[in-house]
Amino acid sequence: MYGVISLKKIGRLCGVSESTVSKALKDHPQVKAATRERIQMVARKYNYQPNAMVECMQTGRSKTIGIAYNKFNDMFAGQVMQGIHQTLYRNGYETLIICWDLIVGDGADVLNKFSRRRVDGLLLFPMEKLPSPYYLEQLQSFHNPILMIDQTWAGNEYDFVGSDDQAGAFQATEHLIRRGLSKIGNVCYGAVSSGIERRKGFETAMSENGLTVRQDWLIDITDCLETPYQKIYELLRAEDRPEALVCFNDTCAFEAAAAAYDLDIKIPQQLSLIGFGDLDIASKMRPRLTTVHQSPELIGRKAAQLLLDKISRKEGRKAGPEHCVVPVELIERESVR
Amino acid sequence: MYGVISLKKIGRLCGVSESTVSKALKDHPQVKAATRERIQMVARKYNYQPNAMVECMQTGRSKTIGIAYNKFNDMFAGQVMQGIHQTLYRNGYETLIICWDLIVGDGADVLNKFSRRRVDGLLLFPMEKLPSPYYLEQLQSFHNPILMIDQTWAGNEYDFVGSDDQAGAFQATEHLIRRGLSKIGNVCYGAVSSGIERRKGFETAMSENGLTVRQDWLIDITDCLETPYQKIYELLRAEDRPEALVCFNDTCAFEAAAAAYDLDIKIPQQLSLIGFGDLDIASKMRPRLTTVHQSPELIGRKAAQLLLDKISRKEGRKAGPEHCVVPVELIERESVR
DNA sequence: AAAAAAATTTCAAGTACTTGAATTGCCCGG
DNA sequence: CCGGGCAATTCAAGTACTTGAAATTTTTTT
Repeated sequence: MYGVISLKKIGRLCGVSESTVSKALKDHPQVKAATRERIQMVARKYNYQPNAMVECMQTGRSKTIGIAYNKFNDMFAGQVMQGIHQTLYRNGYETLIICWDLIVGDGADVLNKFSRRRVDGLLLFPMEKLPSPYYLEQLQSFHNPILMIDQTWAGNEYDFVGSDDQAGAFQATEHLIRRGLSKIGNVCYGAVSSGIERRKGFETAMSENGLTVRQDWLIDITDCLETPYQKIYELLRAEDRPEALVCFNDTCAFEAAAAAYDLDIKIPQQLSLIGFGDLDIASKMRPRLTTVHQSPELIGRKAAQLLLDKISRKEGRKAGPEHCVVPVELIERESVR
Repeated sequence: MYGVISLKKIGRLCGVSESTVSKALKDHPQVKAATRERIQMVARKYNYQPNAMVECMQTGRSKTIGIAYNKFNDMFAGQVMQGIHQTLYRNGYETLIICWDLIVGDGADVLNKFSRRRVDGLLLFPMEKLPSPYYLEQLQSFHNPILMIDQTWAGNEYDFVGSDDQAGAFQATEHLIRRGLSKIGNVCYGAVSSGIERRKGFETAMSENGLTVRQDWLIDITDCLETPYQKIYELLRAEDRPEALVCFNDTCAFEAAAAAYDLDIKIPQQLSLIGFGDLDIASKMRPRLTTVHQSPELIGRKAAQLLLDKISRKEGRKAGPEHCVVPVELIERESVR
């Protein structure tokens, strides 16, 4: 950076060596008071800021966490991010964010970018496509702590923080059933592990209550072009339509509400709706949305803290993965009969 | 970072000096083919990734842009971010994001953080409070290009990219007036420059059409605790209420719609609503929201491109600021009578 | 005034890498 | 058998900074 002053330049201006400057700025007792004052004055005048790269090279610590993110216009992930940044900022860490959906190559390219910047740890948001074998291999050989946010799978050997998706969807579905509803559809999302878990929760609740899941009342957002609106509209237009929908998230539920409005189907009288997430929109929409409350900021804070703990303990991944499941809670509002 | 291999280590493994390794990895013709193969094989085996910090120290370029952001759960800013990252990613740049609302100290601390990381340029989102004189002074003496996003002011000497806020609010207000509405209120936001501009646009349209602005029909979000819902509710509950509201953004309009619903006021029959932004929510809510369309991704891309141009031209800020005003467009939907 | 002691400053090496210059090793001709 | 010419390799300095050791300057003591 041009114009940023270095110890060498301060030394030249003060007529001393750069090591004297270094010591003077650290209030080292070896430096004469008069010299120290002179040096500190010049440093203040030119607003000296030490080069963070150098510290990284010397300590081997970049004080930077790599975050693989999906896109910035996702409210849930945004709130998780807010929690992450809160904790990292307070611990003097900075972040390097790379968007999954911008990269042209393999996920492995992202890992290499993180390596080149020498990040001290990795927070991985779910990528919305299948990981390549090469990516998984690279992930294995990554030398620093890795933590998965909101995604896990059977035998996952990485640290993980996320919501109890299965329990949430289970509770939501049971809530509908206890209210006497049985014709229940599901808007799910098969491209991410949290979506798969929520679908499992839905199916478990149905079968445990002796209800069969109708395949034609199942919509997977993955199959939708832009938004699930069209598919939901078609589902609700049919004579033989569900009387309740368990939705993958609040945004889906909002789309469903729009489709119902367009078909003149009243909520909750003719259609009950349950969302997932409890984003702002859930309590702001009318009728207010019954939904499963998640704690995205808490997830972010916990994820960051867990990663920082691992980094400071330097234990690598030998100790076995830590899985932190944040509980969810059903919030009853007005969208269920 | 532990386990990340250096040129020195590869050199030791291959029995050559680190400069030979450096040249071999660059396919330098001075290196014997057999040696080159041997070195490249070891480098691949250990997945050698050059240390980005070193390149920064040598070239004086960090290939990093500092971004001062507000919070991650803001849809509009999120889409601008997406545009920024698209352009920066394609040009091989990375970002260092710091949140205004997390910092404990002065805005100047943020600038110093950016300086320490030696960012090549700065993209500044609006901070939602008054900048301190010290911050403005530090900004002046910042040695690299600075670009303001979505905020400008009279005599602004920095580059700027943002929407034509005044024109947008003017159009929105005139649209209401042309539809025969005259009892018009305004939900504004005085803490950011775009809010001030939109309010100006509203007032200009009112006065140019011979209408007086009623101060008791003006709500400033800055004065609201959490959301403007409560204030809007009280405004609409009054006997003598406006028949139309020009809202600072779509989120406000959505809140207004909720308040109207709760008071059994029909939109658009009894209350016309205009938003600003044309976020997803505008076209998804029912009735669909008439709003002023902005192009956040375009703003982001333009901002990043303009900044990169300045960086590569190395011209500093002598040439005078470039102000790029992105046009807006009124989208007529169903929330206006 | 010279030596000893104390105070202050500079040196040097290390972090990772680049690159032109210097050096080494090797084959061949005289 | 030794120097020219060439290929292949290493050296050295520079980027910014830290830190213990060494060197220098200043002060004190005899």
